[in-house]
Amino acid sequence: MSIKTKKNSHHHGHLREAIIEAALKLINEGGLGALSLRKCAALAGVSHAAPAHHFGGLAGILTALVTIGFERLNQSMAADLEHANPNSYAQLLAICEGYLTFAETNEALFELMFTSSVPDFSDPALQKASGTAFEILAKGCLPFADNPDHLQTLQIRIWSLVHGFADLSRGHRARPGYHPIRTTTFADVFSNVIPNIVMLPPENK
Amino acid sequence: MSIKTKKNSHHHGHLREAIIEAALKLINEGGLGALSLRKCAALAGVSHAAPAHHFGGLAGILTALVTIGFERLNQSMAADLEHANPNSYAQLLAICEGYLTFAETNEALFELMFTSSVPDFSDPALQKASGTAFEILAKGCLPFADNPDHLQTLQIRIWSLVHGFADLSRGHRARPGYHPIRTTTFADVFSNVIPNIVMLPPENK
DNA sequence: CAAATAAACTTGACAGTGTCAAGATGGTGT
DNA sequence: ACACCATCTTGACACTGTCAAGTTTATTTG
Repeated sequence: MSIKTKKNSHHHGHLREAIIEAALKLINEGGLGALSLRKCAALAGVSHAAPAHHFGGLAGILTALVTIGFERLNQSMAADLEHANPNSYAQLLAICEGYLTFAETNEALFELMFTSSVPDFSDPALQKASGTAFEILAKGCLPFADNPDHLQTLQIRIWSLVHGFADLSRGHRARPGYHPIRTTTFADVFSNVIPNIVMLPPENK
Repeated sequence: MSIKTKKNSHHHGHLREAIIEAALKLINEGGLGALSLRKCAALAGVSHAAPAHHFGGLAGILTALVTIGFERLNQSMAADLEHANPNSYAQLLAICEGYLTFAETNEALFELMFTSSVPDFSDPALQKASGTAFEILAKGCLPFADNPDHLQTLQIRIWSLVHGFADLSRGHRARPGYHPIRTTTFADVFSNVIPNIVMLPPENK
């Protein structure tokens, strides 16, 4: 069951993967606060200073975790898109549902991705992964935009909507016994009442 | 310049306020990571263990900070609402602008309010403050809803939209040289293109 | 094949963190 | 004058990330 492959050796072999695995286990079981370099090292069966050699420090591990997070987010969106009806509305909604599924399933990772300022967001691998996420969303928005400017505005609107919904669904910030977000489906939020606002006459400026 | 009022005394007098003041200064200048009990104590001119006596521990201070954050958020929304044109659309938009202004002006506080799981969100004062925030938003949505169900959906839609926009505007998660969110005004996101989505024919289910 | 070099990891130390127990101090009420 | 008690201090503890120096193993080089 041990992650270590070569025993009695100063060379672990797959230490980088083992440490990431340990880090994921820690944050899944105890949240972001349960993550520490030394616990990762202990779980991987190495000395307390070993992780720094591969990741440069705590920030390096967090950067790697965030990158994995975006890759999983992309997989989740792509998976829901795969099973969606072939109309543009259902497909964009499916992408959003994939986003929400990821946020619910990987709470600590989601918090780390969109919250912490410690990871290095200029890291190439991270930029590629997060860029892919943006592209998936952009592609889903494409059928609804009639020009590039509107496309960008639309992307940001949809991204803001689904991200805000996901973020507000976390934690226990609502009043006791009154959790409106938990009891509201995103499909409703996504459609329905919006025309009531948008269709208003401009009135006076 | 010292916050302390009574010198050479074991009784500080306004230690609670002094510690909060120190904590706000720390997170404003150095972000959430710069906050520590001991630095707060040092700034307030007391021993390292003094804060725990008033707040029970670090979580207590964070809870107090989050409460202050919601109070400031409420003030910001109310202020923008005050100066808005007296039509419902402009007023709801103004509330959102107040939300965004707060998020930009109090970055660390915003992060703490909607991110951390350490503060105690069941604290009565905190619940009152966050409840008020929800009510302000609800009141702004009221003119646009034709029944209670739609009102709740609408509230959550608007809250998700503005919160997501605020949260994504933080940090540097976009690609280098490509920060779509920074260059997109919320007013555009708020209105405009949405009918393109909503007005779509249902197609096949 | 042997020696030099580089990489992987260990060991030990350091300053910083939150928390707790025990003690000192000073105001308050009896 | 006395007791009480909240307030704050002091000292200790385990834990954290980081760094420098040493040890071991693999790889490359002559």
